[in-house]
Amino acid sequence: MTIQDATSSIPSKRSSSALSMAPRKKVSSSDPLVFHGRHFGRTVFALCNYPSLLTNGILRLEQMEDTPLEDFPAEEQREHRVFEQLLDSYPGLLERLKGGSEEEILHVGELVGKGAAGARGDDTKTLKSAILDWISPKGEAIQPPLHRNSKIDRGFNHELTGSLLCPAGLDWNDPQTKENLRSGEMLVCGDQWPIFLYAHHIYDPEDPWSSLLRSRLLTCAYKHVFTSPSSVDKEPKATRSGNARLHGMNSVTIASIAYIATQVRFALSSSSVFSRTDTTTDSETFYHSLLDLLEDPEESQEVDELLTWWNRQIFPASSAARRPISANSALSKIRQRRIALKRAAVLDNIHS
DNA sequence: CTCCACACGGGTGCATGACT
DNA sequence: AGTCATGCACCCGTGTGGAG
Repeated sequence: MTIQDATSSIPSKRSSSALSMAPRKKVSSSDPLVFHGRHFGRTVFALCNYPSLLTNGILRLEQMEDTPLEDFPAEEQREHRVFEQLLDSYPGLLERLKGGSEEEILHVGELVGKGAAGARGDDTKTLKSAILDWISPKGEAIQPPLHRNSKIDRGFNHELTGSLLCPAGLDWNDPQTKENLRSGEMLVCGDQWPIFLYAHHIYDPEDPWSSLLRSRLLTCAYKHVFTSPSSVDKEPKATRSGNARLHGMNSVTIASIAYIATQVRFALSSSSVFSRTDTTTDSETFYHSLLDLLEDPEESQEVDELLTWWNRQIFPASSAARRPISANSALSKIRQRRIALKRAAVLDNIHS
């Protein structure tokens, strides 16, 4: 399915409403860019300010005439790769930015950002309740009970969510550790990964890759978001298309795994508001720390194996014939070349 | 105070399988 | 073939709390 196919099916029920004489362009929800932003946030990059991503991206293209991308700070390099992926994933976007004013660039960023934020909010909302079904002991109720619509008792306040959120390498069963985590005396940062990331919640310090990002909790949440809520624990009752199909997605992405892990971590926590800048939940650091590992070229073999494993879990029908795209593959070379050509086109425009 | 980002309840229309 | 029921993604309005 192409982008055009996907976006042409967006309901246009509100397209005729309220495009009034606002001084600034209205961020219309029915714009295909919002729809695209939903998927882009879930699968490529979730936590960023899209208007500045675009302005910085255009600006950086100009700077890159003198300074190669490798000389920029790591954070900017990542932002730029996201920028290029956005250009690459939406036909016509480059031309739109080329021909657009500064305000138009900001407007495009707002549309994409609105989609990404909307999808994220919808996901946190539905996962908040659904996650309790996945962490309950088989056939039993959670003791003491956890509320579906309140998170106040979650996090380290509860035995079950506490044990799942306990950083790998620490022993939740140690009373002193437990007390320190509960009281907040021991502060958990985003780069201290919780044990729920590991299959069967077992971390092996001798082989840290062995079960990382292979837990059932993660695959449940992934299916809930990407295939459909009903596909999690039973044969999916074939109904309306799920997100993956709606967006023509037939393999997992690195960022989508990090996104789901971040959502699960937040759902288990006691925080009621998802905020990038919130230092206690530290979701942004967590998300970035996962991306740091998964995008590291030195880890590409393990990451390829991980993606193969994930594709078998999520897309069993189509994963047999597919090999993961490694960092050095021919396809990636082709992409790099295409991006270079686009960059040249943008520079042309800036200078003309 | 305003502004902003977010949570949350609830509504809408679409796609699909089941049924007549 | 037509109709119905249901699961689903998406969207809106409103309330809230934090930052400036």
